Amino acid sequence: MGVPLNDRSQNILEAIVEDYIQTAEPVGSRAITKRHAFDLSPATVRNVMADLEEMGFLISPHTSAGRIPTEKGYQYYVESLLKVRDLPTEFRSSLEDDSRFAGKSMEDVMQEVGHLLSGISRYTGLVMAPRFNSTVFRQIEFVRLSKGRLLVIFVSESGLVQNKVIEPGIDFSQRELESITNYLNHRLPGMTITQVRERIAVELHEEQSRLNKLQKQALELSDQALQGDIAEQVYVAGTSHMLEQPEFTSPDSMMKIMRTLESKQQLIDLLDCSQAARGVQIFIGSQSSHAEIEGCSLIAAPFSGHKGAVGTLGVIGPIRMNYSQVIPIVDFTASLVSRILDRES
Amino acid sequence: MGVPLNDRSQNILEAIVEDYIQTAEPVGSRAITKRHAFDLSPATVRNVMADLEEMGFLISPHTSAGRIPTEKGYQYYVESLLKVRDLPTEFRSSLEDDSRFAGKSMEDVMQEVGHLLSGISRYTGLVMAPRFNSTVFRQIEFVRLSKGRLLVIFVSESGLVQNKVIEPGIDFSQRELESITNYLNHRLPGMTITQVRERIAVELHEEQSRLNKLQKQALELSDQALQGDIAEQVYVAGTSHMLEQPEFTSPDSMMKIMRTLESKQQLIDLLDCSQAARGVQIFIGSQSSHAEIEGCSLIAAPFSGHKGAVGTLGVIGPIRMNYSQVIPIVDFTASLVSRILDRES
DNA sequence: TATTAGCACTCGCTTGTGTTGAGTGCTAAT
DNA sequence: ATTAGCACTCAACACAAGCGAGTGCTAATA
Repeated sequence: MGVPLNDRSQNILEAIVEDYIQTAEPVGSRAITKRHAFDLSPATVRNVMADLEEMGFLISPHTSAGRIPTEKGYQYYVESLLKVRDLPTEFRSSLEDDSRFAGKSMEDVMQEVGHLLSGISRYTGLVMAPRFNSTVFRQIEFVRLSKGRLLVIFVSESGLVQNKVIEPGIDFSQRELESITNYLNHRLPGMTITQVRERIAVELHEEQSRLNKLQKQALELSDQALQGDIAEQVYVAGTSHMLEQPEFTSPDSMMKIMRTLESKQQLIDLLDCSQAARGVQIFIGSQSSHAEIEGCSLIAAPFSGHKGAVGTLGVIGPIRMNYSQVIPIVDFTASLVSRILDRES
Repeated sequence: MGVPLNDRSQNILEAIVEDYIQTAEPVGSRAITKRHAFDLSPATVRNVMADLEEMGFLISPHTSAGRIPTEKGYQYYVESLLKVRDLPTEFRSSLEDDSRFAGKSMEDVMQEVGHLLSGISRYTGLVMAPRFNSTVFRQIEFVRLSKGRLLVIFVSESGLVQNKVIEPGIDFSQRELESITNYLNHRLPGMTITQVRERIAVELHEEQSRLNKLQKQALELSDQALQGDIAEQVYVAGTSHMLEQPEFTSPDSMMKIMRTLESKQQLIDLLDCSQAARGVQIFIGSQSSHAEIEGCSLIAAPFSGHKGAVGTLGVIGPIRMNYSQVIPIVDFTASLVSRILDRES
């Protein structure tokens, strides 16, 4: 990224970013020399700071205040200066405490994970469950609700459960449904939902003749059941932590941020980016693509069982976020959830 | 409630409450005579207002401001003065638009209802799904996840689906599970979950001898599956509307209210009160019992299918809430959801 | 007797004016 | 190359003055 910085400049930039992360106040030359025992006078630091400002790493809110990092400043800090700390053992053990997840459904686990993320990081935790279409089909069940109305329940290999209501033209008896269920559950497991859909389409159109009535009904029913995308599930926890941040004290910004965190769709878009990646990803400020969320950074990581169901989790907070603390939290949590997913299957 | 008010005082109180609901500003004597064509001078109105203040219906924030209603004032207004308006047809038709709920699972319906409530009322919408223990059992399914780990899925008569993970000591085969499922699904439907639990306990202890191995295993498994309370489900929508209210502009109160709305448990406690009641209930300010939520009122109503699954929905907003608008919204929505529940069964 | 006009009074809000102090940039000395 | 010294800037705070909406009281009016 452009001009390389010499050691002294790096140290000072690091000090400024870290001080600002802690205090949320513009940091001045004197403050730096005091807190970090560089053997430099404030005047020297001032000169360096002026350089850093010229290079675009810092900015002064006004003449007589200290300086704060720009987005570029944070980026440089995260890429080159940041020392990722180990996850404190207290958190580690709190996360590894399996009893927390015992007897819980997958949804409840996701929700709990969200709360853990937000509780430990003291920012807002996000968990996006694996997109159902990419999960591996395990089992389907039909429940007859009333004349012509059926409840369909899918279970994925990773233990995720989804259900919807359909109204096929025909009113199946419980007996018929059992046969259909049986047929489908012997034929479909092992494929992803998307694959299942394709397979059904093929069989219905090209192999019509070879099927008996029951088989045809079964396929038609599951075709209908799988139609329409199943909405992504996002779990958000600790939104109020956002309001605790000094950068969001103004009522306006509070409303703005809360509205964004309320819109599941925006969060899905946000998390979708990290879906494909591997490992922890960091989006600083406007880097977070569809930047509805000004002034925020996102630290996200995908998780997945070995059967391939891929979800994303992360922490969202102000740009002035404690990166060195949050990154290991997200990292560890993602691998934790991956382990849980594996265990289920 | 104490001294009855004469017509003129009532009219003026009504005018003050309504003006204040609209403007959120203390209303003065002059403002009243202008907006509502009483044939009175400001001076007369002032006298009446002084009386109303003495009786505890009004209060002045300070000497030279107008007056605002006290909780008692709102209560009197709601009980005696309020004319509940009809639900505007636009909302009515928007709510009755069934396509909105087509193909959705019960959870999705609840969530959608929450959004409707908040969208139409412009306050925060709450929906509490029927307590699972009180719903009527319809079907149970077991899915073998891995060695020793089972996914249990319950479906209630009203179409609600719940699932959890259990680890019985034994590792059942898929075949065994099918038999067990079959046995249970022929014996248990028609009872509430609570009744099912009692029945199982009885059979396991008192009729041990009469059961064969499979039956015993089946009962033990379902006993374990039903152990532990299943958490209430609450859906909250439109929390950011709360921040739009002028009474919550201060950062402190914003944080307070958001924290409360984030805590599902507090909301459950809140909504639980109206569980038993019939029809719309109104809790004004500190009336809302476990009053963690200062300055808020709750309008809630239970809904239920004819099979008895009872949930609660409502709208929460500032005490200065538009009661005449929100009450019919909640009323209508509750009956709408009841209808949907019935349809499912 | 009920109502109203008139008036002095209260008090929060806005506006304007210093004052303070942290922090800067520049220059000259080291 | 570094640093001490110094003039300068500017947000933030505090204080005072003035405004104005609204009140309560009193005396006049229907």
